[in-house]
Amino acid sequence: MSKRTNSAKRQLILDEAAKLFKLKGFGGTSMRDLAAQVGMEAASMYNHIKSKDEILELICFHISDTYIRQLTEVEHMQAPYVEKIRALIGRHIQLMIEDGAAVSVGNNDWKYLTGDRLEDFKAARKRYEKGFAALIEQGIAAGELHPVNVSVALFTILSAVRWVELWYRPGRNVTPEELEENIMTVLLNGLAK
Amino acid sequence: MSKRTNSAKRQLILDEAAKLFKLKGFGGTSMRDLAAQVGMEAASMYNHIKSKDEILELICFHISDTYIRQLTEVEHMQAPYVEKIRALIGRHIQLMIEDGAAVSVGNNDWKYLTGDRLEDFKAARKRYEKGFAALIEQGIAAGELHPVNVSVALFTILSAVRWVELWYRPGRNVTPEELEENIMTVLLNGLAK
DNA sequence: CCTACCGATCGGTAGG
DNA sequence: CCTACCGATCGGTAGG
Repeated sequence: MSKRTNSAKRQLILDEAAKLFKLKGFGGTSMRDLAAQVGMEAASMYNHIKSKDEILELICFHISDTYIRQLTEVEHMQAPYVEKIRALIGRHIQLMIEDGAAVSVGNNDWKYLTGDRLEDFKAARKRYEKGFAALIEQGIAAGELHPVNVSVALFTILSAVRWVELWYRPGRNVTPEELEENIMTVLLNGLAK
Repeated sequence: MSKRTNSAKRQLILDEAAKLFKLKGFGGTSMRDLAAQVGMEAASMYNHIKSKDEILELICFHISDTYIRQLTEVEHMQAPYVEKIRALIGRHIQLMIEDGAAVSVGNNDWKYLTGDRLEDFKAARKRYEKGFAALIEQGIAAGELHPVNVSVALFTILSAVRWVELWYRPGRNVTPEELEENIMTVLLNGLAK
């Protein structure tokens, strides 16, 4: 039971850290800020985590692992490329709605990772981008998509979806389904008639 | 001539600051880092600027002023709404290509503004968003655009375009024209055929 | 989990 | 534009 209590506190620290990093950035968040949020002294947190850097690593790799898993799932689907792309964008949006603070850290604060961990994170992102780009490329080759520059289309889509993490709150009068549907319309069918 | 020299140094400080803020964030950039980049001691910079906060303000409002000017230009154009939207997106992309570091600060570090200046900046952003939203709304009413949720479409477009500032370098084998054309295709015509 | 504290670094000022 | 320095705050440790 002590084990369970400890890991629950650890998780609390990670959750609160993600929220603060999103709000004030990694550099702008002090261990004293975080400790106050969690409800203990700064020194006490070191019984649950090794360092401020470790907190950042745990949040970032939780997110990159999830993205890679989503990509692998979609790669194994049997469906037209448009549907695979739709499914991947959908999972992407879903994760932002469910875990927006951590996604924000993975989008903005990953650059404060150091050494091997920084390289590992960049490699994971590259793997995701390559996999996504391959879906677009194959979709064009199959005649399902407009023949656009693949890199430009890829980054336009990945970027387009990022505002959700900044904007979405349960209080908005847009349901997650409406949100997803409207984003898909703009990206896949275009805004113009 | 002393006036010209001083203001040139001041501009150099602002330019280097924008680059460093983009790279390491406002909180992660020290006045000593910046001084080293500019080629003087930290204390000496205070002959050209009042404070670290003032540097942030000057960069942020330079960008928000430019955005507002672009919006006003487009609002006065005589053209179909699709073309107005196309023109506004184009100006947006252009600014990122020309002044990517400052745009990055306006996108990411504005939240470190304080007091009235923070409120002013938020108001400018709101004004821009409202103006852009109005173009989409009128475009839908005129039957030129798909009847999407206006807020969702607006943020999808503004967000979609943001990766340019992170990704574009003169070395890429994509010309600014190609870049603009491909982004417009995805956003206005959609990726799917 | 806390008190007490370390050396390092921060933004900024005094004085020249 | 520099040297010298201020008080405040940083991430983290010792010891209990």
